[in-house]
Amino acid sequence: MNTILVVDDDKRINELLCEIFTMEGYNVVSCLDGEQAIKEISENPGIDLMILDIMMPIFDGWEVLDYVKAHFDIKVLILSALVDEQSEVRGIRDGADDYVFKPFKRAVLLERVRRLITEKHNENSCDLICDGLVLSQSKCKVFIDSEEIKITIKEYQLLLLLMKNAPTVLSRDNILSRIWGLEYDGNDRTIDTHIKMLRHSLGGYGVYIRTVRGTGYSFDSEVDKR
Amino acid sequence: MNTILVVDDDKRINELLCEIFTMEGYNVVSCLDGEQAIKEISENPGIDLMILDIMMPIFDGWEVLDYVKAHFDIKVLILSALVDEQSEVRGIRDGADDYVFKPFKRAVLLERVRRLITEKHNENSCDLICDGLVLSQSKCKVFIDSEEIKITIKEYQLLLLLMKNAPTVLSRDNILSRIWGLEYDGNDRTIDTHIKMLRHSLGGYGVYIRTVRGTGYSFDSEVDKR
DNA sequence: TTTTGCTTTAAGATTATTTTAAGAGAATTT
DNA sequence: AAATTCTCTTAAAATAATCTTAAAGCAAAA
Repeated sequence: MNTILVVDDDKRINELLCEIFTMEGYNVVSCLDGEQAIKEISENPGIDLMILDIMMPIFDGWEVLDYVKAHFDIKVLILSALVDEQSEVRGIRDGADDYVFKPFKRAVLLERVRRLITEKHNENSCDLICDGLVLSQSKCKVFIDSEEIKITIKEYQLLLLLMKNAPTVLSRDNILSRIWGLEYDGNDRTIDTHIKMLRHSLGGYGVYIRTVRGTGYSFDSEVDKR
Repeated sequence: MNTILVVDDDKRINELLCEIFTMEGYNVVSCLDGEQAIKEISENPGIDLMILDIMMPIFDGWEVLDYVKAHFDIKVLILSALVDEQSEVRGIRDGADDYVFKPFKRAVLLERVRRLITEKHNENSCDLICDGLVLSQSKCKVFIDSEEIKITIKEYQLLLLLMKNAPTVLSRDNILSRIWGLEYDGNDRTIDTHIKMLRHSLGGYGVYIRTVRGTGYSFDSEVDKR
């Protein structure tokens, strides 16, 4: 079942939202502030989508959005009273997946949520393809020119993360928290080793894993062949 | 004879439905709420199809749908007053096999039901074949090169689940809930033991059961021969 | 040239899976 | 109803795969 996290400091709206989604058959978790929200997400890996208010105490919605998008694979729908185009633009630019103004219509909200959930499911089951390189999420396999290649789970996760975010450069911190988890306190350099192994596994496609000195790594098919 | 379970809290509609299907020659069982429905299904293995209302007390239709689809091989036709596309889409996505709006036309409903019943019979009578390995659903038997092999029920269920979903990788959680049921709170590792036995039973075909370390298992005939 | 950061290597540590075995429980036979 | 057989579950030991660390070698930037 799909799980939605409702984050709003207004108790009445919070409850209303919970009721709406529960009635619609979603699994609902709720928080009254951003701090709690991040804690909840860190501890509950089942959350698919977050309904996020912007004006909140402690952390405001923007901060939560940033953090969540940098660390988790969760859809974020901003639900805000800020009726100005600027904020909406900012929301989308900063990684929100959708933006709905308060007061909202039940049907509209449900429809947008439904769309995002469907989107997420599709994203998580589709293949990622780049030239002769294919990563199949459902099979948990990687193919090069239709030939399966042997790859470990960490290499697979790394490649998946980099391909999903291509061509964005991801910092080691970012990679670490998304694959190893927030509580992991090991060595940065572990990533390097896995990158090295991944490049090796990818053979000729190894060059698609780009190093950005001082910053991190990215998946980049427009390799500079010089 | 085909058995239909009618689930609707409106007594008049419930009775009407029962009458329609009985007259048409189906075996009919009825329930007035979701809780009863799940109880009925758990105790009566002969049910082929469920006609399910969405708005009901105790468990609503969505919950019943989720539960039933995760645990039983039963076709579900949602019969709902919610005349909105949203719900229909959701119903189908969440595993319902068909969706009919109230008020319904007798002929339409019967036709849809007939189609689903036929579909079910086809699905459950077909053999799953992979090279010399044949799983016959109608016979509840597995053959290797036309020779029946001895296999326990759990091994059979495991093989069936994996073959039906091949080559998708299924997590232990997923396997557990689909074969053992959601309320089962035993050990993850039980699966491993059954996998081991299954591989043994399958002899040379044992290698078709793929382990995806840290993730789960899949049925994969394109074994990596390296 | 010096510094900084990345790559490579290899060995040790860790983790997940497989295997084994034994006991509980269910089903079947006597 | 008792005995027997079969299957499932659990636990623990063995094995295998993978991850992590650390150190040395390189390459790019300052």
